[in-house]
Amino acid sequence: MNKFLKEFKDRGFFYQCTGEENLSQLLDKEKIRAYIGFDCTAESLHVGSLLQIMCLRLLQKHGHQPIVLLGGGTTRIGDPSGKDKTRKILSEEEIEKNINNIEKILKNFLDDKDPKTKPIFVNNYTWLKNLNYISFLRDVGKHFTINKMLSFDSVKIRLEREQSLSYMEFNYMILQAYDFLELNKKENCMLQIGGSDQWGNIVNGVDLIKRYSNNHVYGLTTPLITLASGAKMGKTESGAVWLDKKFLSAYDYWQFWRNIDDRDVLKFLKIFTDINVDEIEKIKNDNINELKILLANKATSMLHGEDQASKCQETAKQTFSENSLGDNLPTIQINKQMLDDKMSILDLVILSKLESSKSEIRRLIKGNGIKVNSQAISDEKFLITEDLFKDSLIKLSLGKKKHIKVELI
RNA sequence: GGAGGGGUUCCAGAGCGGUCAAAUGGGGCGGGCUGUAAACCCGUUGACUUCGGUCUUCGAAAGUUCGAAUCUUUCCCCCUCCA
Repeated sequence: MNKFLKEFKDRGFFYQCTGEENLSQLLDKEKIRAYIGFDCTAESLHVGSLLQIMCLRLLQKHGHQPIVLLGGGTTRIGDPSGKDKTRKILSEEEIEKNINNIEKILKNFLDDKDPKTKPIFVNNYTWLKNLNYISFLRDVGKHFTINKMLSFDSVKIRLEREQSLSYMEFNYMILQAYDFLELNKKENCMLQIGGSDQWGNIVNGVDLIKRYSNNHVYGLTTPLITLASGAKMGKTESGAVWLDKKFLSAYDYWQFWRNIDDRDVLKFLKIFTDINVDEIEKIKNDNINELKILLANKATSMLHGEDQASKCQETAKQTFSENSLGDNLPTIQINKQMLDDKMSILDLVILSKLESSKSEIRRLIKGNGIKVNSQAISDEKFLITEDLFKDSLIKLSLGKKKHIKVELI
């Protein structure tokens, strides 16, 4: 089997593939271009997209060139796959803003030194916006039968539930297929990779290209990654795990990986780090907490840099093992005037944004969930005074895991 | 178009004139145990509070009543069956 494909499978990226034998041979024979499309409905990507990003990196590692399609055109339509409702339609400006930001995020993960594997960023709006309806129907539309389109899950589910599916959304799969055709023509793109929910859309593209130009191209899908708890990757109760400093600090990102379920650690080392698979085999019986730290370090390095990752580790060590304060802990500043105006623990927690409801803070205090300098606070009227500060700092904790520094200026 | 059933707090789902900020389960949060894990156990789960209470919530609006999630009217939405 081709080395790229083998590693793709060994790492647990593989779900389904069209013409696997032929794809393997093609990849052996030449370096190809492959594309992955990213949804631009949100301003940032979160860890739910990380597997796709790792696919791009793996392509680069094996000398193939990734094409990143930012769906400026298709985002204007909305993919009905996996959705049981029509999504809200975003404005042009929002989409533009999202695309720019997502491109920036992706660049953190991808190497652009080597011209042979440097990622190519494309926006499908550039070709979709100029489509002529009549000629599009004649050239592309004729290759699609309604009979078949109705059989796709994304459509079937909507129809079965008698939920409305607009004609606009119904066309999404044709547009995605057309994207692939366009990339095949213009960039000689031979492969589309996507999540398992994209299978139908991908196969459509493969078919369209075969009918339209008799080229053989391929599709490859990745499984849906879930946490051992059953939850989807990416969203937690306290918010999405963003791949963006603006929305989630390096420290919190590091903590996300550090707090992964035991059962997920090896799987995630394979998927979300570059550590060689046989290397992982060797260390798999190491202390589980060391492995989690390794995972957190590697994952954080990739996005925020090694320097930040080791700072996060150090901060975690100081915070959790040494009961002191680490550099990378989130910090809020208060001034002396605020203390003079009698700042209660309630006010401080609100100010820290650790919790926004006073009732909830009161409950937490009753349950020993709020600590100042590692001392549980038992009185909600507790006042913050100057003598609590050591070197102008106090440590404020909510529960066992959320800690911040409060600095007196 | 006709006949029924229904919309309840994050979710599922009870309540069907006062004792309802609303049972129960799930999820979340906090505590305990541990390893910043899982499992398990305990507590908690609308907001504000001078801890006496106060305010806002049961699809929307209006009404009956001392009092409504519960009754009436109109409207909106969903489901099932028959055309």
